Amino acid sequence: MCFQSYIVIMIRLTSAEENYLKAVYHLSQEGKTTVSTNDISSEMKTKPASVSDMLRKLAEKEVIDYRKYYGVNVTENGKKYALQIIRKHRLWEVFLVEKLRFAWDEVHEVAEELEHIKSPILIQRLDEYLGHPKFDPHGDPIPDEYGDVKARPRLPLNELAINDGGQIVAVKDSSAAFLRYLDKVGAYIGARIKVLDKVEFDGSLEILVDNKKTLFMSKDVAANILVLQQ
Amino acid sequence: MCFQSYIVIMIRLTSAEENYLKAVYHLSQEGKTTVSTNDISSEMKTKPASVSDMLRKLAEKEVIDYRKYYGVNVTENGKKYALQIIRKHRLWEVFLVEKLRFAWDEVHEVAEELEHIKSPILIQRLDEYLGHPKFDPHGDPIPDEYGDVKARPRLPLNELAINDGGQIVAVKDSSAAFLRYLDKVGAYIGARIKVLDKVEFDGSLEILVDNKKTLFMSKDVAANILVLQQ
DNA sequence: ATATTATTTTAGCTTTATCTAAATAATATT
DNA sequence: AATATTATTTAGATAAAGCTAAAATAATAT
Ligand SMILES: [Mn+2]
Ligand SMILES: [Mn+2]
Ligand SMILES: [Mn+2]
Ligand SMILES: [Mn+2]
Repeated sequence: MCFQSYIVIMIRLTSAEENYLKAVYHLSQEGKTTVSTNDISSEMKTKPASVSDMLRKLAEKEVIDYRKYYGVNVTENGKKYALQIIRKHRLWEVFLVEKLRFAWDEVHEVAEELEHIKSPILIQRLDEYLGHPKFDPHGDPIPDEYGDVKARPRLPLNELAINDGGQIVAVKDSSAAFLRYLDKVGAYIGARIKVLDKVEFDGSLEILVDNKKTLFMSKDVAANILVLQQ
Repeated sequence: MCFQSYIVIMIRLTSAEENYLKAVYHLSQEGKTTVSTNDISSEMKTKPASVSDMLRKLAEKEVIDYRKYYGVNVTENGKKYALQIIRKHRLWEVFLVEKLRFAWDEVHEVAEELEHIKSPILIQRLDEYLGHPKFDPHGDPIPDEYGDVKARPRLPLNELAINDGGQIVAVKDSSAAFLRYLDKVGAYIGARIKVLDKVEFDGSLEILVDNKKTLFMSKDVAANILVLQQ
């Protein structure tokens, strides 16, 4: 006899609530556990007043803990819910790139809409159809149906020392502008790189890509490229 | 030198407005050109008061002609817009059945959400990916990007005479209940059929399917099966 | 021609998600 | 410690999409 475990999330959020929860979750992953109203406001491009309103609703639905004036924390339920939205977002991104030949800089906005389609069977079948991918086109890990994430250790490229090498596994910034820049210079997920030189003065780097091409980049660019050191 | 023609629809409707427009368009295709508030109300499962409100908005955006108390007509712009939503709905249905192994009775609700995703490139690529299908899983024609529809002549099965034959090309009712019933008895799009007998009393029929199986069905069922007579 | 019924619209209310402006709490500076 | 600044919340508005109840209009039946 075999007991199967199910994730039952009885909470039902609107698309707007889902977007806010995702933002809070992402902000909470960047170091500090408690997220401020203003942080959320700039992330969501809405006014702080709107954020306060929304936080009340999210606290009501128990996906965040909210202490007025002191910021918010995502609850366990909230984390599970957020990870399911992230799962859907990233699976759709894979679909768009792998099946519909979208470029990696074209998928974010569309996935931002697709992630809100409510159909458990849809996402399960999509996952199957895509062959259970573990990473999205930007190298971000895709949580499984239970919310478990296989994280790869990764490091901003600017933190490598001269002669350190590795492989590009993700980008921190997924904006179209940045991704198109990477396309242009020939940096891509999976590329093998080695730091040839680092300029003391401004932190810019000289990088060898795939043992073929050398490439100069500013510290700011390098900080948004994540590598698996080898 | 070559001039390309574009369809430029500058109108932007909300999802709710799109759903109403589609309903008005579908009702206007069923015979009478002018559609009443009550018809729309029962189609949309909303109250007539809500319909009146919405009609004002749709008239404002010039997708319908609206004479208070006398019903509505879809404008040329409205037809083009409606056909684009229908195109998206049916392409997504094909995707769900062909690629994600959905049953034909499981696709409608999800497509009802997917059809509102706004991305011209998405739908163009999806169409390409699916091989420019001409019909959806229920046999309904898929309008092309200009709104042109390749209509097949089709006839309700109950209107065939004894010994008439043909091929099932579509269903009029796409409800899960009806489709599952057809699955059970083995009627499917593409099946070759022949009318073996018609009962005078209640209009029920005896049908030969694929020269193999005989099948009895009520007039009501037959009226919802559309055939291409041969 | 008028009265009755059915249909449709209007008026006014609710919820969600946004905003601006005003109030208040927390933090920083003298 | 008092005051100034910044962050956050509250109050009050608006727009979308629905509702109910009441009023208006059209269709029909007498
Ligand atoms: Mn989103
Ligand atoms: Mn991504
Ligand atoms: Mn819809
Ligand atoms: Mn269909």
